[in-house]
Amino acid sequence: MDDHSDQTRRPRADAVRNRERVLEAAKAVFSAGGPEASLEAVAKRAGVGIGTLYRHFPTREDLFEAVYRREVEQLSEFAEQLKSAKDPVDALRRWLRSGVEFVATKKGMVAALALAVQSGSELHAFSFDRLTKATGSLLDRAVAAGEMRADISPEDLLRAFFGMCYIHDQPGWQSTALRLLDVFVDGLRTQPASKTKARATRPAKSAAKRKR
Amino acid sequence: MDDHSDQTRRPRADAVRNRERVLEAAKAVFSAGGPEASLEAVAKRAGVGIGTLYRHFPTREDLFEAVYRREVEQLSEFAEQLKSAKDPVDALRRWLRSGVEFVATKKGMVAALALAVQSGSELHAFSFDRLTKATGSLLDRAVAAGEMRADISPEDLLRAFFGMCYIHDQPGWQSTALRLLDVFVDGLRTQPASKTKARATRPAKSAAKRKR
DNA sequence: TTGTTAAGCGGAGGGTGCCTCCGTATCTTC
DNA sequence: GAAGATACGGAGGCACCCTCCGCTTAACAA
Repeated sequence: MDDHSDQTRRPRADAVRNRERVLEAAKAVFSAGGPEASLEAVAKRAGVGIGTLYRHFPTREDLFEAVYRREVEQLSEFAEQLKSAKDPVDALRRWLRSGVEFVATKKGMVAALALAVQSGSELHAFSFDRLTKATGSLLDRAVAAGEMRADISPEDLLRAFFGMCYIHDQPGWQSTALRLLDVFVDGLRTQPASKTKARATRPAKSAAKRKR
Repeated sequence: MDDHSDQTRRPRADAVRNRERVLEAAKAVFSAGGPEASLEAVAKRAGVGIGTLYRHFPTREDLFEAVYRREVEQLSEFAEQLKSAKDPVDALRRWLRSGVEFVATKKGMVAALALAVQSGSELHAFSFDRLTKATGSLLDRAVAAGEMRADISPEDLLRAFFGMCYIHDQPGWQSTALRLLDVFVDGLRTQPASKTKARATRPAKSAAKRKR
């Protein structure tokens, strides 16, 4: 019934399922334990044998890359969803905020990504491209609506985003990053402020106390 | 003869020597093989037992940190030497260039540093502080001589430096970084250019073509 | 010098994780 | 239902991690 024109068999159902399970487990394990986490732990968590894991992902990097790709993809899809939101500025803001959360929950993975970015060029190119497009589509919408200045490229925005997430140590980094992003988004607006919607977090009044 | 007032013994000569050897070996091994390199390989190269290595540096991080500290220190000392050079602008330029070389030869270590910087705060603070001071002293001299603008902080300069070295993939990155640095130093000058000395690499004539 | 002793040395060995290999189990197709 | 392709699991060999302890050696005292 389900034709598969070329003479390749349909992939086995259990293989597909196991691959999925491994990815899911790897995401959890890497997030918690960083890139050094034991692959045997991944297999165990996925409920498959270590051999199965290795068949699907011959090297640690393969597995890692697959997990990473999917994460980036999901983040991009979220941007897609946000495009149907009413307020384009708010949509962009929420997209950036979700990015912070992404970085926050993937603590371990982020360190690994730093490595991946250094070495693997193709993967880096792919993800950067993908995220740039996602950011760009939201940014463009806000610009088209006349709500944001037009002289900032998606790349700039992304770089700014990464820069603001580059604190990664202090306990409060997350709220700091969110605040900085809010400020930044405010700075991108053409209209002074507070026209569309009040922000969730008030600008910290202790901001003047910054270390230097 | 050699008094050591408090009741601690003088450290044993062989301990000192071995510690030194391990550091030397670790520098080589880490540089070549990255942060994952086998500690047993380090011990072997140092010509000591694995136990000796672990006594001196109980964890991989301890060893790594020691190596890193020393490298930073050496780089700083080089800055110190450069302070006695005649041309302050040229001195700064050479310091930055040596930084590129540092990054280039320590390929493996650099990736490791990225990790170290993420996690260890004290080490990061130390090295950043140290490098900032070194950069600052050279920068100040050039500013005092009236050869450079005064509104750039050492931190800014360092950040710019790291940014330019952040390419790390393309085969030609090193020469690119050097060129960018030259341009940057030119930009820092108060006098148009070519007054003190011709640069080794000519400023790329396509510089006007910048993306934005 | 020589003796005493704290400090240092090396590497065996137990533990963990990596990855390969192959007999067995299961799915797809006919 | 049978045949054949495909996937599964985990034992096993290997490398590395790190600890532990008996032996060695340098520092100090006499």
